[in-house]
Amino acid sequence: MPRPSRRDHLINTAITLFCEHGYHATGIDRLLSTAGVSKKTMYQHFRSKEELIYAALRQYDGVYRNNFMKAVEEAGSTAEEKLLAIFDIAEAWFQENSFFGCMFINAIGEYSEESSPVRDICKQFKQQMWDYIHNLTKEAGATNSTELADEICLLLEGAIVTAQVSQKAGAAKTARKMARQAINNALQ
Amino acid sequence: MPRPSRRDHLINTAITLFCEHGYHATGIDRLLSTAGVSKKTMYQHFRSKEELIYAALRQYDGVYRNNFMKAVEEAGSTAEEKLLAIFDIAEAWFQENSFFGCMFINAIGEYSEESSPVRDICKQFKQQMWDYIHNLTKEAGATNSTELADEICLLLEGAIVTAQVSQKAGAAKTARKMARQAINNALQ
DNA sequence: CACAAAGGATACAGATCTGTTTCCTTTAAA
DNA sequence: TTTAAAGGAAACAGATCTGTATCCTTTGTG
Repeated sequence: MPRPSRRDHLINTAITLFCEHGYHATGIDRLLSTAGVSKKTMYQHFRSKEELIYAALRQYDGVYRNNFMKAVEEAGSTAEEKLLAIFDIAEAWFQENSFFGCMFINAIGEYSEESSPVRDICKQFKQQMWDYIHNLTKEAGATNSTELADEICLLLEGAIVTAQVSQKAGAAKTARKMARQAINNALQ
Repeated sequence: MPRPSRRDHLINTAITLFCEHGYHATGIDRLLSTAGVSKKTMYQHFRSKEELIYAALRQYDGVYRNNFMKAVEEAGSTAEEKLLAIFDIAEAWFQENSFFGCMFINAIGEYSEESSPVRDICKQFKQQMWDYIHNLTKEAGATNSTELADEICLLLEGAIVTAQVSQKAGAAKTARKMARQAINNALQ
């Protein structure tokens, strides 16, 4: 395992700080001293802080979604089980010390302009999560697979925000129970 | 109708700008020029920007919740109808041009520190919304009124975020359908 | 009118932010 | 060992931010 490139290391540090403190509140100096990388090096890899934000969001998109899907695949054998496992995996995520909600939801809160690339990156991420879940609902044989995918995605968003803001330990379980019901309705 | 005090006018302007652009990204100068109020006056009413943020969140808490409850009460006669009306009112909210998600969710994204007063204000708001909804689920005669309140709240959060980030027009309807189901289950 | 309070406009101080540049050290390859 | 590339440390420039102070205008009241 070679140690990550400075570029990746910067992106990983950025993800951590952006998640915990937000985007505007995370200054370049703080980020660099945390990463142990000099300004010169950073600006060789990224044109600006904005570019670093985009890179962090895209990196998180790829890695997070990949890990999430892998965990889901391992947690269930049938599509139906996998759909429910989503909420078990979410529950474990919520319990991490480093849980500060969804990086993309938080990003939209700071960059709502329709013209901002942030909006597209976030929307794309959610769309790809939806596509993955939609594949599962199709595989499960749901009568209306797009509707069920909408429902599962909405429940997941609700659980994330409830765990983040209200800090309710049972948020994932609440969502899971409703997902169970929604799946039953769609499979009957 | 007397015109609002400068203090209220400042708070209202702050709410608008914080919602649209976020908290760190909204500078005092921009806020003051938007409100048409001088710096001197602002710092007579608020010790710091932080204090203005707290005041804006608290004001939004009071007014928004009040308007929301009033709209719900008017939209339905029975508790069951009122619970469903929540999502109709949400749908109208999502369609406003000035919809940028939930002010409190966005605030937590920028102020996650456990020690920040922002966290308490946001948590309190969500708690009071839950209390209101819980009263409705009790009134509706739900077998497990707290569980149903958890579910309705989670669906509402999910709808808000889905409308904000994924910009899906049907988010409120998706949540409403699941709320219908959850209510039926709790009333049987 | 006279006068006091309130507020606007603006300059200012000090901190912080992004991004550039300079100088020196480390490192790796020839 | 020599040399070239890469990176760290830090100074620096310019912009922007919060918060204070100054000066002048408006406004309402006796």
